Parts: sequence; C-alpha cells; structure tokens
Amino acid sequence: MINKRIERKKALDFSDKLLSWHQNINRGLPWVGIKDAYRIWLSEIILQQTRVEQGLPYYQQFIRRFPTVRSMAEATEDDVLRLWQGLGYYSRARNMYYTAGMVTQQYRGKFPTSYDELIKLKGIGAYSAAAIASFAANEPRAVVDGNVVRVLARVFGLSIDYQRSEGKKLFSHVAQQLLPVEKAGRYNQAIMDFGALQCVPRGPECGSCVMERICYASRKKQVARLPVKRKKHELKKRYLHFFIICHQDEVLIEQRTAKDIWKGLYQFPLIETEAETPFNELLQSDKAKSLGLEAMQGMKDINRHKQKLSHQELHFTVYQLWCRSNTFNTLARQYMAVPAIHLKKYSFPKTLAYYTDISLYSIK
DNA sequence: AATTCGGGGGT
DNA sequence: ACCCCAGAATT
Repeated sequence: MINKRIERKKALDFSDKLLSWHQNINRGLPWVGIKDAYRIWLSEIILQQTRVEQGLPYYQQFIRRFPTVRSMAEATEDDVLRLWQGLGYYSRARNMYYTAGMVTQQYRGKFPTSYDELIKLKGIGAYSAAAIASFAANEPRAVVDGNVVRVLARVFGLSIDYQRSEGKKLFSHVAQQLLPVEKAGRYNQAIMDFGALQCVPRGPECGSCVMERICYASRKKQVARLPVKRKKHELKKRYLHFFIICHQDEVLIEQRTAKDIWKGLYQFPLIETEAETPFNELLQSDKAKSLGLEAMQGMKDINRHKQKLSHQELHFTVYQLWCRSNTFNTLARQYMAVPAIHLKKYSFPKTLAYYTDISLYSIK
C-alpha cells in the first residue's frame, strides 16, 4: 500500500481541477509569490504547526527587525527568542538562529534553494525543504503538510495514519505523482490553499467543490472519517510554582536549559511538584529552604493559571515575595538579578510574560 | 516507530 | 471538551 499507483489520467484530472480552482484564489499573504528564499524560509519556519493568522504578525516583525539572513545571524539567540515569544515550539527559533549563522557563513548569506541543500539545514525537514525549493526555484518537490494529507486522504481514499512512517511514505509518494513538474510552486501553493479554504477539517461544503465527482470520501460518505488519525493519550499534569522574588527594583530570574518545554526561555525561581501543593507544604521542600522562602514577605499574593499544551496540562501558581538584601544578594549568585524595567528584554513562556509588565512592580 | 516539543482558534 | 494547525527533532 506504500507504493499506491495513481493513474496518469487521474493525476492530470486532479492537478488541472486544482490549478483551475486556484485561479481565483489570492489570500494576500506576504510570503506568497515572492522569490526571496530567506523570506520564504522564515515564513515556513514560523508556520510549522501554526495557523497563518497566528504567524502573520510574527512574520512582519521578523522581516522588519531582520531584513536579511545576515542581520539575523548578527543578532543573539536571546534577541531571536524574544521576538519569537508567545509563538511556541521554541526549538524552531533556536534552530532558525543557528541556520541563519550557517547560511551566512557557508553560503555567504545567499540562502540555498535546492531541496538537497535545504534538507541538511537545522529546522528544515521534508516539508519545508520541498516548500522552499518549489516556491523559490520551482523545483518539482511535492509538499506534504496537514492540508495536503487531508486533501489526498479524502480525494484518493487513503486511510492510513500519516503519523506512522508507512503513512509518510504513502502520502509523499502519492503527492509526488500528482505534482505537475513544470508548475511545482504554483501547484504546491494551490493544494495547501485548497486544504485551508475548501477541504477544511470539519464540515467542508462538498456540494460546491470542484473535486466532488472524483473525490473518494465524497462519493463514499467518508468525509468526516478521513483523514485517519490515532487517538492521543491523556495529558500529563504538572504543577509549577513560580516565585517572583523582589528586592528594591530588582527581580530574580533564570534561563531554562534542561531538555524540556521552553528551553532557552527565562522564568522566575520555580518549584515543581507532581500534585497540587499548598504554600505551607512547599515550604518543606529543599528548594524552598535553599531559596529562604519562609523568611520572605507577601506570600498572600497568589495568582493561578491553567494552560494546556499538546502533551501536558500546566497548573501555574505565581507568588510575589519581597526579601531582605542579604538574602537577595546570596540568591543573586545562583539566579540573575534583573531590574524590573528590563524584564521585557527576556523571553518568557506566554503565561509568565504577563509578569514582565512593569506596572506590577512598585518601583520607587 | 512513537513521543515530544506551545499556543491559539474553531466547532 | 476535543480537534487541528503551511512539522522537525529526538528517543
């Protein structure tokens, strides 16, 4: 089933209908129809697992701040992470920064446009390499993203889970057979727009669809069942207790370096537990003792937040405390003591970014 | 070959 | 609630 063969005539029928449908489509996206491989790359990284509407403002900010790949390479990773703050999947930003340096050095700032070169770069996988190569150089590589999987699963009745490695082979093989070699860029844009605008995940209007006659799912009433995806398992719950420890106009923060969520971002001193834990129990922990929390003032100021990630359910408890100068100076050796007015220079997880607002701190 | 990386919007 | 998003890296 991995090598499903699509008849030549059927492939042409599909691509013709698709390209003809796409004649009237223009979403006005700034990275569509351009040839600058750097900008195309930037858009593809931002849009990985991210909706166009969510990524668009980030794209504009990045282009304004980093007009060229060299300008990004000359910044710091912290600069890039700060601009990326709130977008999620932060390894994209770290890999993007790394690749900007690589391209600036190895390619002298001229971004590669061939699939074989692109696929070697960090943060660029099969999808992004095909997208950049086809958009920037019209190289005939078929993209397979979530939109394409949905369209192909329905039109050609592909019922294997794309997340499985067999699924990846099948979908990319089918996609490549459908690609009209001489119109690669246009076709790739068309099939993604088709998935995003017409063949939508839930409740597509098949009655007005140009593919209705040739669509397997429409004929067999399988539209709601395709594409097939494995069910996801239960979210792991984590309890994060952050302590905003202040002294005069300064606050303690640290950078996350572990192989975990938010690597590279900053946070306030943290005590993590596996279950909900009240403050007086937290005080018993070694971490609380090393922080000297018991002697601090203001533990009645508590905020709670709940945030769901794709694999975890996070329970935040945020305390604001004031401590004496000798304690603060001791802690400032393990943490960073930062003036509250400078907190906005650091990249925080979305939920914590709220606490970088200076209005929360009474600065004299 | 499966899991793990955020955060937001649609239904 | 649950699903899905212009996926890639890691285990």
